Amino acid sequence: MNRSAQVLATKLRTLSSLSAGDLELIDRVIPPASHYEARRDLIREGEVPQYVMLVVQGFACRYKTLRDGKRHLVALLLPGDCGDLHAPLLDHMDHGIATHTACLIAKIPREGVLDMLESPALEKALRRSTLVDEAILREWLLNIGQRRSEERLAHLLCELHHRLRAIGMAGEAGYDLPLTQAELGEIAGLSTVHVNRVVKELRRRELVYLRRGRVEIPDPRRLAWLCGFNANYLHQLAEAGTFS
Amino acid sequence: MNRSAQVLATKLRTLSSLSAGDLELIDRVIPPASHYEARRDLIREGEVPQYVMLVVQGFACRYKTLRDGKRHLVALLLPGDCGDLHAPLLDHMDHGIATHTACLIAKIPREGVLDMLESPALEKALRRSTLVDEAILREWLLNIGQRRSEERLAHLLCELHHRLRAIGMAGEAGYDLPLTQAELGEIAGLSTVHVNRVVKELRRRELVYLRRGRVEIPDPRRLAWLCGFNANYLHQLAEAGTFS
DNA sequence: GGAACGACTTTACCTATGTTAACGGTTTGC
DNA sequence: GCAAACCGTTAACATAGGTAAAGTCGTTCC
Repeated sequence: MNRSAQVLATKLRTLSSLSAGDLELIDRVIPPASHYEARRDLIREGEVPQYVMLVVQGFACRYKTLRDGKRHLVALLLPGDCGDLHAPLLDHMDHGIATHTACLIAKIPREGVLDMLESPALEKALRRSTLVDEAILREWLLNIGQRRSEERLAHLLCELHHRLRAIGMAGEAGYDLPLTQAELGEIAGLSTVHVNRVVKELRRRELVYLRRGRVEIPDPRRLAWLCGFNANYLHQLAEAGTFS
Repeated sequence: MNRSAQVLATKLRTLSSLSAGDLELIDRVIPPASHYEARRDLIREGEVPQYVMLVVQGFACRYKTLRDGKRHLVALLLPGDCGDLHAPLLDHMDHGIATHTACLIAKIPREGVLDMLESPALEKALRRSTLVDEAILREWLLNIGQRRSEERLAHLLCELHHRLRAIGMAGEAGYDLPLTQAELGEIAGLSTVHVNRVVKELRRRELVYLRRGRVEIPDPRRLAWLCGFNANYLHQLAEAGTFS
């Protein structure tokens, strides 16, 4: 099974169980990935989407830009995540997608997507995946709209912990996070300086140690409690390696 | 054609053109609506979705609640809007849906949705509709994350103007908006007091007159300019009665 | 017609967060 | 091996927006 297919399969398995046939189908349909450097646009706002992008390795993001150049990340795409299945239905993108770190990206042609949707189990997994993407958007909206900076960052770190654990990219108490503090700010709607203040405070309270692309969370449940994190909205299957 | 079907057809026509056959199909599939009073839960967080809700009349909303009771509206459902097509794929709701004003709501059974998805034109319209819902979520995230209170409210009012115009519920320069200032705050992530400050300022600058459930916008383009509003993300068909 | 209620207003005060600017440490490129 | 760039850190200061409380106005209900 090629690498791209494997990554997608891992992700989809966190949402629905797949048969051997499904795996073969994925393998047949997913093209090999190509390499992109960090901070490259994969598609810009206003352009016409042709493929469904699948992140095979690295972190990518969806972003929107304001007139004054301020940018806001509206989604993080982790390995196994992909763009909207039906994006090609729209005439133009209302946001951009860019790599964050260096990435491997597979471009799935529209027919490939349609083939996968033929399998009931795959259809279920793919549709659940888009529902979860939407649920994450809602949670981010709540996060920015109602929580104060400390809970806000904590919540984001909890979410990433869960999502990365589900795909085997995080341990019990930490994970690699290739995001600068400025970038965390672009997600959380905070200035770099303030992100730094919060990170410092979280460290002082021994809740999170964040440094050089690595996050350590000595007591995940304590952190989750602090920010009211509840993983329900990720709709992960119970087996998918989450801690309760 | 029954009322519920008509409202849905109006909405879907803003996204894709429909044939006579499509209209008949809608008419056959959409059940009559029932009446709900204002501020009633249609479905609560944690419950299992059974139907796809269609708002026929009135305003409804999606909301999420925090431990401390603070609520945040994560979507406004206007007449013709409906819940996620595939929501029944999820085990439980990660947010609630409630009426805002008194509403007429039609509950579309799952098979009805599947029937509609059989028609290519309807499928296109319905899928575009869910893509637009997601696009609105992203725009709201940007709105709250990056814009200051004045632009933020202005942007929200512009969006509602466009959405309501598309379904024939707004004129060139105004519309009825049955939301209190407190509720606008729950959408924009602002306190009631601050919403009031902003409303006052917008009035002083002759940009928006907001009073008793009615919004008057003397110069929509000036308002749109102020807050950088660009309707692209609504992906409305050109004919759908939007002002340029 | 008066009481009760809800929405809207305003004031005074407080604080979370933004802004600007500067400095030190690491990594990267030549 | 040095310079440049980038990132993280901190300080001083500015301000947008939150909170609490009270008053006004219009509507609804008896």
